[in-house]
Amino acid sequence: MKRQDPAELESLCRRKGLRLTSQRKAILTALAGRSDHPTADRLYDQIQPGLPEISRTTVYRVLEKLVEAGVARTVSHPGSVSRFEAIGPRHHHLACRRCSSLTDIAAPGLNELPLPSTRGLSFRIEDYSILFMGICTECKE
Amino acid sequence: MKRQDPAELESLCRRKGLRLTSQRKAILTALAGRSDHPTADRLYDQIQPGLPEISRTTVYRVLEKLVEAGVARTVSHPGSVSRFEAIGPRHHHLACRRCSSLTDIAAPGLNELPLPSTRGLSFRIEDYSILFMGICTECKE
DNA sequence: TTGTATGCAAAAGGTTTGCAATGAT
DNA sequence: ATCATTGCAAACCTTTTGCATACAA
Repeated sequence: MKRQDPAELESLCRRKGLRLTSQRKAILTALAGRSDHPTADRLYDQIQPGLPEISRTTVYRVLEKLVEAGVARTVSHPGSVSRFEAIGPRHHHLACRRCSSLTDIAAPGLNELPLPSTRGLSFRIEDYSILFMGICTECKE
Repeated sequence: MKRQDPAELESLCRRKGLRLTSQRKAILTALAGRSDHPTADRLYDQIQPGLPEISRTTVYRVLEKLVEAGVARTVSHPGSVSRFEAIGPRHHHLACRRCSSLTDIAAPGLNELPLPSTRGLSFRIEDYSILFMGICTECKE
């Protein structure tokens, strides 16, 4: 959607009590700089050249932490691999059920929906995102 | 959310040109009967006792086909395993970012949203579902 | 200094593939 | 009869774990 500011994500981490290692900084910067919902492995591939010591394991573990802390989230990518994005401005997703592509979409009219009552469930809603499902152009043919 | 009618799902498959094998029927029935977003493996475990010849591979392949055909869909379950649900009445999801639980939620007021324009993108939207993210009761403590 | 975070190597899962046999239409 | 679908077994990939070491606070 829109690139995030790595510095902002870092201070968010600090506030959450996460130690800022060079590995975490690299992952935050990489995540903030792309909007294509990368997998843990793709992030590793991107980061590794500039930080040769980093291990794949760390990327997995850091992403897990970031999600827990609310700094990143997994996106609903149909398929068997987890995909991630940094938190940021509200936006929504278009998912093609045929080719599994997942694209960001802005829909200003849908950014301030009334939240449903969770009184009975006592779940604290912090954010939301709409997943639009259908068929993309390439698959429409 | 609500249980679906297996017969309806079957006729949907027929219309899509999918052959109705006993394996597919069993998977449709199993999917229609639960609302907990099972993994392919859990479905296999459920079906196998009553259809001993079925293989895990087939469950994976059938689910893939069903998603392609629009009869089932994958749900945004944070975590590294794909989860599925049969298509059915519109509903939404609550996802806990801490424990990764995913619960259905009804929100009648949000079931007829104006769809965003996809003119520029030419994506055909067929359905949507809102993913509410936050913290569940157990994790709030 | 203290406890969190990392790297390594290995294990554990989950998912996919090729190919021959089966079965729905 | 024809072509999609299945089962098997193996390959492939992704993700997780245990443990000793390193490092942020």
